[in-house]
Amino acid sequence: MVSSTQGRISTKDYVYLQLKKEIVGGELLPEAQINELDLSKRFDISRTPLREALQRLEIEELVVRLPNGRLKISPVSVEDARSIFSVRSALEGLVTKAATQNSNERDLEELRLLTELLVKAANLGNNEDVIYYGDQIHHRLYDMSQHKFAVKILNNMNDHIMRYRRIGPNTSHTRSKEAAKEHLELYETIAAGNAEQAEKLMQKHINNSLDAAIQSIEAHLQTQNCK
Amino acid sequence: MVSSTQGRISTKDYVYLQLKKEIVGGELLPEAQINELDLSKRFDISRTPLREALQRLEIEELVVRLPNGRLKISPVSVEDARSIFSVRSALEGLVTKAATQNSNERDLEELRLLTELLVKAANLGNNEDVIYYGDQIHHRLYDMSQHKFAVKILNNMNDHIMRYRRIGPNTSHTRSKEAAKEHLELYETIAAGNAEQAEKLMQKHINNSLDAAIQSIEAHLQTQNCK
DNA sequence: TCTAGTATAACTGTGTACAATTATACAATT
DNA sequence: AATTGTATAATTGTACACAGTTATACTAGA
Repeated sequence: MVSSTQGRISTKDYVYLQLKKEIVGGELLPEAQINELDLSKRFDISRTPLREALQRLEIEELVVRLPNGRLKISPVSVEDARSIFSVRSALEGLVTKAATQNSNERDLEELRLLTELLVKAANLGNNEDVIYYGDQIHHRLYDMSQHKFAVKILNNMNDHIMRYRRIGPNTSHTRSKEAAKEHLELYETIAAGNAEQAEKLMQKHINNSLDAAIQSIEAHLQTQNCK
Repeated sequence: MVSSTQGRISTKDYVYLQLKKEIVGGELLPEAQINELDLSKRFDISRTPLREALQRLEIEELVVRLPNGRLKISPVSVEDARSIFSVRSALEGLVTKAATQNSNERDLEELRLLTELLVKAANLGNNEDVIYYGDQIHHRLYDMSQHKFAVKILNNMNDHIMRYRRIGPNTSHTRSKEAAKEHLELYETIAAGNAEQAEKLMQKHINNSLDAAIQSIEAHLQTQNCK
């Protein structure tokens, strides 16, 4: 392993991103024990940068420290999900309001296109694409809002929420159709420049997706108990 | 330096808390360069736990990493303040709404007492006490809300906001009187169980304190430019 | 005096070693 | 069989060393 400060990504950051991907992707399951030595061997690095990567995951609550100093992948719970969705709802509302106020024609055209693609995907029953274009739209709104701190928090909340999607069984009964309808109405409200209304619609849109997360979490906890 | 996992606080955490106190307290000023070796000598520890403390401060944006890998105390800006206050406003609203919904008689009695003390302090012109009891009230609402994630974020936002207070000149023209009036109205609304209204009042309350922060920041930036 | 180039120093990123703590396995006792 | 005590192993927390990179100071040339 060589070091470098410019250009190349640091070992610590690479390992952080990789581990986050595995946690969010559901490969590393909740409650799984973490062993620093094993992990450092796996990545072929020393414990020093590994520990820094783990600490970041701990601060972001994807990993928790036990009283004895050991780490494990954070457990999931319905209470946490409610708390996370509440934060996300509030901040997505904030961001959407600001994005609406800041929007220019170019932004609106991009949103229009993405919304159109999302609606088409929903009509075709292509749930993967609905999620993809949904994320694209949210990220466009993040950029437009220029709310640096809110966006940073939202990205973290979204990691947790993505994990909820992945740990549960692949229930295909997503709510693509409703989501598409909500996004269409949202776009029209943003394009009309109605910031307050856009904020409310976004909050509702987020709250409507909480149930799916709860179901996924409960299904996961169920399978864990049966083991 | 001895290590211990239980009971005693870890070196890393101690240094993290100490540095945070100095940054938030305005002793370590924005833009100040950080030297790992010097700091490790000052605390009489090795660079390893120091770096972990610094990394946490970096994630919390109290410290920023330059392209060359060096660290400095985060600069302050009006734009950041606006972004932080937006987040705080949204989440304090969320938390206040939940606290109102969850409140029991004991909670309300505590809030009533704290509000009374705050109002008295404001009438006496004791600005320090107004800030103290204000923080107490906010933290009671945090506890009542049971919104783990929102509270964690709020604590971080409050660190930044506290710093804005400290870096500027000690302008005594605080808005204690208005703040007291707002808190009184807020308490009555919470006690009446009107969660939606309490949310709105809290959001306004936070937004009303933004101006003072901006003035403090601009005063600080002014003094820095003159040097 | 200014610029370019170079040697040196300072600093960060990472690997390794060791100390302190916690967990585990096993024997002895009831 | 259950429990307690003890030796051992595993694991984390911290210090330290070194490599690679960036900054600095100094010299030479125009």
